[in-house]
Amino acid sequence: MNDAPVTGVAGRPLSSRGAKTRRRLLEAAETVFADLGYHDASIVKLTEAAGVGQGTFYLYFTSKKEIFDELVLDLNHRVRQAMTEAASRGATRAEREILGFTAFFHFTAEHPALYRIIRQAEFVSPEMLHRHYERLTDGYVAGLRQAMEQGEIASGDPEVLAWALMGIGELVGMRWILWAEEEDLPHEVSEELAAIIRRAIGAPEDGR
Amino acid sequence: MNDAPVTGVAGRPLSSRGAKTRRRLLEAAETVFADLGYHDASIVKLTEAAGVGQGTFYLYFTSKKEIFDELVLDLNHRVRQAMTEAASRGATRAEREILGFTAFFHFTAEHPALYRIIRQAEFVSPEMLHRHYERLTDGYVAGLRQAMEQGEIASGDPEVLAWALMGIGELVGMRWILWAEEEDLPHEVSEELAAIIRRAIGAPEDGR
Amino acid sequence: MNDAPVTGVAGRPLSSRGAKTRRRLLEAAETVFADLGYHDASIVKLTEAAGVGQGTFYLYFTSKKEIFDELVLDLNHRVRQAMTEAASRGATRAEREILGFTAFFHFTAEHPALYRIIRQAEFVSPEMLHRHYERLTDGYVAGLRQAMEQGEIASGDPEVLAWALMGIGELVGMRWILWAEEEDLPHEVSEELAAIIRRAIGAPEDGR
Amino acid sequence: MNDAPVTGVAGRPLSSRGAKTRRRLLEAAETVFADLGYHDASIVKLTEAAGVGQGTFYLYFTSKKEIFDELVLDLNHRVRQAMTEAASRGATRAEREILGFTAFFHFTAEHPALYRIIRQAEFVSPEMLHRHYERLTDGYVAGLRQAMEQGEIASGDPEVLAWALMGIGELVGMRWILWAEEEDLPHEVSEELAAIIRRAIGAPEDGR
DNA sequence: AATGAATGAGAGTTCATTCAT
DNA sequence: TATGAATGAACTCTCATTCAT
Repeated sequence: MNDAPVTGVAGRPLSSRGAKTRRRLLEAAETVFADLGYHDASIVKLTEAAGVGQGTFYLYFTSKKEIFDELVLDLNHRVRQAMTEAASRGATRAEREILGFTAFFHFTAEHPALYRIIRQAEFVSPEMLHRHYERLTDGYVAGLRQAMEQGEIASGDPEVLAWALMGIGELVGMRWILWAEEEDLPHEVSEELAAIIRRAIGAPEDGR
Repeated sequence: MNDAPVTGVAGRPLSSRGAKTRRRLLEAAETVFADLGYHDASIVKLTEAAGVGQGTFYLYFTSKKEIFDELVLDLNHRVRQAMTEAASRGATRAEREILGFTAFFHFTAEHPALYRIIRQAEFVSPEMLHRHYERLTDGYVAGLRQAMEQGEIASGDPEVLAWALMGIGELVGMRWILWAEEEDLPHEVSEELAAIIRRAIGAPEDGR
Repeated sequence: MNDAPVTGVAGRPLSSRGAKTRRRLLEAAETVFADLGYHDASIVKLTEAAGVGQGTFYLYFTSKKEIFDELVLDLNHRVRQAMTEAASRGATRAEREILGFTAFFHFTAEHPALYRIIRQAEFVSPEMLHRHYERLTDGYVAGLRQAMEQGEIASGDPEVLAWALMGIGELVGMRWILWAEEEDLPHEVSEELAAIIRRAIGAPEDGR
Repeated sequence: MNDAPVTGVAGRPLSSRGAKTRRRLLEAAETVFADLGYHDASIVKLTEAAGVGQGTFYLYFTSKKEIFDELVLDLNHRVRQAMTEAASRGATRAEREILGFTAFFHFTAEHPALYRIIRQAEFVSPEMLHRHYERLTDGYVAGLRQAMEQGEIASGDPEVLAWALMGIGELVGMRWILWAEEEDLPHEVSEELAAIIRRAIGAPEDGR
């Protein structure tokens, strides 16, 4: 799930049994936080969903907020991985952006928790929200800057462009995936969106 | 604040003193919800901020959620008004979009509550969240469709474009206004953004 | 309703308009207390039922408990009056008891509030509960003692007998009038009951 | 206390420690409800009397009303048991009735809560009130019917007789036990009452 | 005489967290 | 490692009562 070395509270190293329990809690948290929201997701519900006792929770996390933070980190890690992987299959830089974008939608369709958790983070854990968005833009920025330098896309401040792209992804995904409860973006929307993005970044029309 | 006829609970009409108290509660709610978030904003804190007794709250709102909904409605009303007003000063349709956009940033800079409240609505009041975004896009869609028909911007599905624009506004605003606590978008960002949007909608470069 | 001189708070004498308002409050109280119970009957509900403003209540009663007490007194007065009146039409003493008893059922059928209010008085106003039962038994005791002295009924302690009779009236009335929501005791029950009472007091079978 | 299998909320089975806590709460409830009345008996007072924390209450009962209902059931169970047991020692049926009756007074003298709780149930929990009285009469009715069939007491509708007897027990007990705070019915009252009841049911004078 | 806006104490209930087992 | 009983602070909401109009 996450390749950082996981530990129990107070940095206590984990037995394999312990690691499994921790992972079950984190998986349960993804579902429960996404379905109920942070505040309505009580520790009891969390532990029930994970099939462990209440007290067990505090063997792996020091607080409710901690597991939330962990979850944000985890989802962030996974979505970026999915995006980089997809992007790596693109020939041109502009194409890579589109592929990364598409991967983002695929991911959020499979993990609606990403949206729902991020949108709560504003008040639950602002510092994690910042980290999440920053890490996400950092990935974009690097790619965009190179593309600009190579003249593949319109030149400008890559950071502003990165945030603009992220915004598009967030709201279009929310509208057509989360609300419509679709498995993925409808084909026409996807096409339309690709055109918009290509224009926004200033890539040639056929640069797919 | 809102031109709908306001009433107390059970549709009871309001005396002028009552109307004033109600307005004070609503104003306090804007600040308190924005600063603390829905869940940490207790009724006690709300009423303290408004300078009234706890019980007074329930003379005007039936529940904590009700005042939240009211606030969403109210902010939605005001931001749309600000946008339409600004847009009406534009000569071409493309220019109007840009002006509306700029007004959006001005408004959110003055009312950070808009962002902060909307981003909580996902779990607090999903139905109000939908209404908010739909009303906002409806405004965009109408303008964009006309601009498309007149050939002023690239043709396509105006709804997708509208959501894309809203997403850009939301995330760029969050990054440069909310986080930076600036009074408005920095000039360079604003310039950069205008360029991106002009490209995204397919307006001529000088079509300002 | 009650022939004691009625006053507002602090013994202030009442104008005819005031007396009318007071009476409307007392009438509303009978219904509201009986339907909702003392604790769920708020002053707002009381005044709404009476068609007056909230504040008006405190012009006539110093507290919620006071109007309750007043109501107990009033009902007690009326039920005793109904019983004495009916009893006065009996030829023998034993017959009078039966007639008084019957009147009691008639009254409670028309004023279910009597039961419902009395049964709450235990905790709301124990002192009024005592007064109510004592006044009621006093009436019985006097009649029973005379009947005993004249050898019309079995001799014994009239007080015990009086309480026994009241108990019968209370529970039989509760069962067949209040719960069944009948207008009066069903005929068979009434017959059966008369037989039981005649035996209990030791009156001759045909001593109707 | 009650031989039904007791559980925590949601039917969760109870550990022995849990069962003990639950019992302590029920015992505290008997005292507190009887002394203060349902409405003045707050959860805080209840749990303080039981020597547990507030939150603990909700581990065993879902609401204040639930523990009240449980208590009514429990007291009903115990009073009926005490009555049947006592009655079983009687030789004739009429004698059994008298013995059951006496047991009833003994019980209420030791558990004044029975009266005080029952008399509140009218508004707190009407359904439990009905159950209580019905179960109590059912016991009487069976015994009375048999006695009638065997010609030991006057024949008639056993149900009406049962309610009449219950009424006598309730009010006489209230008057001489609850109000006088005696340990039991004074001897003279007891004698007098036995005579009244024997007459009421139509048993031979010497049928003791 | 009549009003109803305002109040705050106190109600029932929830839940993150602790700890003895 | 795992458990779940226990806790109490904090929550939302109600209502008898006051008082300026």
